[in-house]
Amino acid sequence: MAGARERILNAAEARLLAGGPVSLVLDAVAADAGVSKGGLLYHFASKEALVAGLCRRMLERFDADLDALSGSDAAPAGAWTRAYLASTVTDDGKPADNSARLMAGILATLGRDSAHLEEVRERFASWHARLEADGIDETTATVVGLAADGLWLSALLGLPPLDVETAREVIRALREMTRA
Amino acid sequence: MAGARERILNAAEARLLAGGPVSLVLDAVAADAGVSKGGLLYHFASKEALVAGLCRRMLERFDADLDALSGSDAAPAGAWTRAYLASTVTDDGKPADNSARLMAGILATLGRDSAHLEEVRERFASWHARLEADGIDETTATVVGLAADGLWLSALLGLPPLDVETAREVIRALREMTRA
DNA sequence: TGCACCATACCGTCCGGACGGTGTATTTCT
DNA sequence: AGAAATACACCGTCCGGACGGTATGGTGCA
Repeated sequence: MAGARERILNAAEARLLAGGPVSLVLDAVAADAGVSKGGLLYHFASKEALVAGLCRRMLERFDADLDALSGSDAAPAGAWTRAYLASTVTDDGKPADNSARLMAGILATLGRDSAHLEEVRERFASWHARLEADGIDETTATVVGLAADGLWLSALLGLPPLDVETAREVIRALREMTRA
Repeated sequence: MAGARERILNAAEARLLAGGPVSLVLDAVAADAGVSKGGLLYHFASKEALVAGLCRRMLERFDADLDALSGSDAAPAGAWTRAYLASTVTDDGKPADNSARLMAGILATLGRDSAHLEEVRERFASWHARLEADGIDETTATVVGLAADGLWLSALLGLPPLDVETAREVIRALREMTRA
């Protein structure tokens, strides 16, 4: 059994993904994690802190994913842009992970102008900054990045994913754009 | 003084935009609208109904905006795509309206899998369907649409908007893409 | 006189967080 | 070394108030 702190985060994440923000209740999270409520509040002083921890972990994972992907790309030019695209969405246009849905939950719980989201904003800005310095045309890179964001968005809203045919075609086109 | 129902919707919208989902409290909304809580609940039987009403009104406005814009475009090919772009974001890359922030609030209140969001999904799907049948290359149109979604997203998350210089450039490039 | 529209008063529940414990390492003192 | 003291990790209960919703009554108009 992993450390309590980790277990709590896992439980909170699972709850957020399964039942949305309303199901993120401290009692329930504690129970799921096999910890008492007091134990939970020992590790996370408040609900806000819990969600902040969840957010931070998500960002770190995403960042690590991004670094790994861009590092394993043979061609240097546009590598970051391709990595950004790949870590957002699969070749079929499906969301690459649960980050979007998770983010939606976090956002709903914290409210869009929480101080804890500052880190999200910073990371996001830095990602987009790296897009513009990826060895390919800046505007093109930004467009590709924005399109990836758009795909991510539809997952966040629970919108119907694009038709697989067109999705594949679009992804292919986007990736092609990073070769110029 | 406009009808009570309208006033209630306005008050709810204002609250959602100003203070986020947590500030959307029936008592407060009623007070802001100059109506008692009972009066509010006469028009909207539940909080969910209120938010659903808010959501519907937003969609209608957006749709009307979209129709007007696409209708006033001289060139037929790509007109819808350009309209989609324009109603999402201004030339400076700023969000065109508050719809993104409003949507975030609605989403946070209803939860991502509410039945009331079905309409949102339908509209969204139909918009994207029209993108693919806009007289220009399907893939290109979809890419432009997705990029617009991406810009919209950053507003939804309260992310820092793109640098004005690059934003302008990007928008110009996107619009250019709708001419092929 | 009945219906649309609205006010007042009230209720029940849910949930975050405070708080006072308890057992177990770890360090400090003598 | 052995006792004392302190820190750490965690438990379980209780409270307070916020909020959604109900129940009921009143007023003007058709």
